[in-house]
Amino acid sequence: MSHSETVGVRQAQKQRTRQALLDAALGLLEEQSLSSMGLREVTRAVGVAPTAFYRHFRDLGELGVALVQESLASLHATVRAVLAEQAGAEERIDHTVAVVERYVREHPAHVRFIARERHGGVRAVRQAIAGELDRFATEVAAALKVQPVSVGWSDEDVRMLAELYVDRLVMTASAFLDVSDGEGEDSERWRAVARTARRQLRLISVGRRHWHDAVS
Amino acid sequence: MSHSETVGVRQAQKQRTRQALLDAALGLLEEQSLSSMGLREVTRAVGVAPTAFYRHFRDLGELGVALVQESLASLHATVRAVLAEQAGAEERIDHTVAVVERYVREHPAHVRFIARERHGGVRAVRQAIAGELDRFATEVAAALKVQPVSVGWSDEDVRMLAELYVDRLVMTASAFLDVSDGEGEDSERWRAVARTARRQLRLISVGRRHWHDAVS
DNA sequence: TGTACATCAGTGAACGCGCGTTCACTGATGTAC
DNA sequence: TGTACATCAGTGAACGCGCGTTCACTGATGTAC
Repeated sequence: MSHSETVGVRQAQKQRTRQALLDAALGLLEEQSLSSMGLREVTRAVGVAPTAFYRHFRDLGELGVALVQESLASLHATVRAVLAEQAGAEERIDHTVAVVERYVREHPAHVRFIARERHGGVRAVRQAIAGELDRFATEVAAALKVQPVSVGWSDEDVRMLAELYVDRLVMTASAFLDVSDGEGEDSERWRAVARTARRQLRLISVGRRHWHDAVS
Repeated sequence: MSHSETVGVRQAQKQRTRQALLDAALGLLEEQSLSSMGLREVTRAVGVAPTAFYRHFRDLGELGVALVQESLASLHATVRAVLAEQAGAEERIDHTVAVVERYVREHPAHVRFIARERHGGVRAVRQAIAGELDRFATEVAAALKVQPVSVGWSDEDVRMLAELYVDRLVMTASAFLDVSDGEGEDSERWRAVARTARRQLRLISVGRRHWHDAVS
């Protein structure tokens, strides 16, 4: 049975080791930055020989780039769903903040990794994150453009607005993270961050609706 | 002549060495992050023995905290001056962006350091930066509060707005930086960043003026 | 002003340690017939 | 199904290297009288 329906025991095991390296690295990166993490630290955490690392990645930068994909893929998909909704501005804002909130709760290490390495010491990783956020902004821009409020907006201004929103989402995620590792279960501060995030998005939304009154 | 008018040769020399360590570290941090930089790297760059480091700082984290003060002090002062201006919204936005622009041109390494270590791997430095930005937001909030547009605004909402502005300034500085080390003299892209920054601040300003139409 | 003693910024040798990378290897999985 | 050979993920020893930190030191600066 050498069908290609099963990937093969060997390849499956290789994937498992690769994923173990990614998971271990993500864990270690909660406490340090990519450029200070050691290759041997990662392999030690997984329980393989240091040299096994080279069967999967050329160096830690390459592993970092893989983590960028993993980190942003799921958030990307979820936010896209919210963008596609036919809903009022208020409702869309509430959903967006709720989605970000859930994402931070479920994937705190991924969020921390992105926040930390977005301006971190490894060029390849910075570029990968910038690329992803750029694609993200492009999608947001496309979604904003088809909304009735955007009639009369230049592409440049829609793009400007999209970047404003994307930056806000990243800052909001980062604010949730700060709260979550500040104290254990301070749901008071957590809800305050959500409230502030909603108001900030709302203020931007108000600015958007009255943009042409002001500019023209 | 043991007047206290002169600091003393010994103390003056100590200050000079300390500053040399800070300068060398800031230079090295253009290419890497604080947690991956070595103590010996810094002393080597200055031209002193590794052990001399301990006469000035307990460890690299303490040096990092000193760099935070140095990095934010001048920007802080300049932006404060803009905030104090009695001017129209448009004019204040233009000045603010111009000030940030100049700051990035004159102190690129300081800006990079703050952007990188804001979410970096050294807790003490993260906290120092968060503390400074918090004080910054408090000042911005105070300045916003006395403006006529803020009549009827709760303190919480003024604070929310202030944080929105401060985050914007940091993101703008970071965007200027990305352009400046992307290419050598691409003044086209540089001006595009300034344009986008002004428009984003303007949009927030519009939102602010119409906030109460929308919320109440 | 001169002398005797105290301070302390910077030195240089020494330490043990973990790092990234190389290399030839092993043995289970895969493939051809 | 069985056999003979190829592939290749993971191994383990070995390497040279730069790291952070300790310690007793030196010699210029500071201070007391």
